[in-house]
Amino acid sequence: MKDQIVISKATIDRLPLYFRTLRQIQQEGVEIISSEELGRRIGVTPEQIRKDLASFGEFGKKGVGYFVRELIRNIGEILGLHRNWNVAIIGVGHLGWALANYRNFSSLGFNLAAVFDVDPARVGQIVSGVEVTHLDYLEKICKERNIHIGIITVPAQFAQDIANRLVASGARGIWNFAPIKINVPPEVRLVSEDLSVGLSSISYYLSRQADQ
Amino acid sequence: MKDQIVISKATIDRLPLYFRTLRQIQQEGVEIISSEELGRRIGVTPEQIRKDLASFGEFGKKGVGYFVRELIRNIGEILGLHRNWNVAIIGVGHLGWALANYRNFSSLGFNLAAVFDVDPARVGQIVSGVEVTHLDYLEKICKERNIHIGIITVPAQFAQDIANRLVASGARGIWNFAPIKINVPPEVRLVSEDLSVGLSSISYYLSRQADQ
DNA sequence: TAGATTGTTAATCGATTAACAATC
DNA sequence: TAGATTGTTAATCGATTAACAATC
Repeated sequence: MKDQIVISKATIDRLPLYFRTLRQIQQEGVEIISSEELGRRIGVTPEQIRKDLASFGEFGKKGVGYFVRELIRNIGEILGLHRNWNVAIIGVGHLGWALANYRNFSSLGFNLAAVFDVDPARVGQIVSGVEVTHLDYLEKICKERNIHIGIITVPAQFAQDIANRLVASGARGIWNFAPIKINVPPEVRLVSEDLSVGLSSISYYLSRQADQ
Repeated sequence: MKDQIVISKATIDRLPLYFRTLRQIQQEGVEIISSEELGRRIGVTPEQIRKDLASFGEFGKKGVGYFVRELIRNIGEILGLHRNWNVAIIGVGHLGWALANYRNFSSLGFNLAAVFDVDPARVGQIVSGVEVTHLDYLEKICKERNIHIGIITVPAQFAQDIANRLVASGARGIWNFAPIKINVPPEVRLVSEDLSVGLSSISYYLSRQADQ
């Protein structure tokens, strides 16, 4: 990795897209790909791809392109996907259940290691191979199973408390789906997903069209 | 609305956040709020909020702040949430099922009007009050029920075909959860949600921390 | 060698932040 | 009136696009 270069957040967010598409391309038996062709597949300009990748090193061969297998390995390592992060899901409602069963996560190298809920009807059930534990044991289980990342899918009013407890139990990353702002210490990485944004923005643009 | 001002995509994406938070604030009985206080609640600078809102009109009162009820109505209208969009979900896997049952959407004014799947075991079942129809009838049902927006939660390899069929049946917006790039005509609004981005970016930053 | 394609620097574009006049 | 807070303009920052030298 280079020293002085500042890597933009936008670049980091495109890497998973590159990674996913390159794996599809590899499945198709392609061994070498140009930024031009990759860009076409992803819907990003070739310049963007070259610039993004160049901020981490020289992965391509001039006049040739990128070796697919090699580039997948490199991007995977940049993203830290080889580290086998242990993940916990808190809240087995519809969304928590869907995320627990989302195949893409395991294929990216994330390991579902714990699932929590307060509902006695859910505790003890098996979700995607993991037994649901009562929320009361969150601290104990998270420490025992060395949970790195917590996925919060509880109602908004409980989200902050869960985040606090996760952090206190050693979690260093939080992926929040509760529709509320939560606060964590600066050393903890927080990503909040807001599912109402996508649909609302579609509504916005459709309204404009209709006005014309 | 003003004439010359170009509204940034980033602004549009923050509006749902403002809307949601203002409704929470209204619930708490607050009638007037300053950009300062609203910013603190949302985690955005007051200048950002003022600038975002000002691109649509003068909603505040100098020296006073914003009237919560009025601002909610205004943002709702900007986002077109009063238009009662008819929404269809295609693919009742874990994620489709979760989205169908996501309460926030109906509270935003979206009306789940159709649900499709290919699995005979699912066809005929009731999901969030709507009977699952076989995918074969997509065109017929979408036209009959005047579907404005299609939510795609089918496996990647089927996503493009579903998008084509939705567009041909009159859908003007597509919300895609399949992990693949899909193409639609320019007049159709497409938003793609990529759930692997959030988790991967957490992984990236945790890896960096660990390296230090 | 000639053609192709990367990596990198410079130019442009867009979004955020700062500052402050207007005004409630 | 004095204090508070908006709306708006200017300055800064960050990200994308364009251009091209380097080199396989």
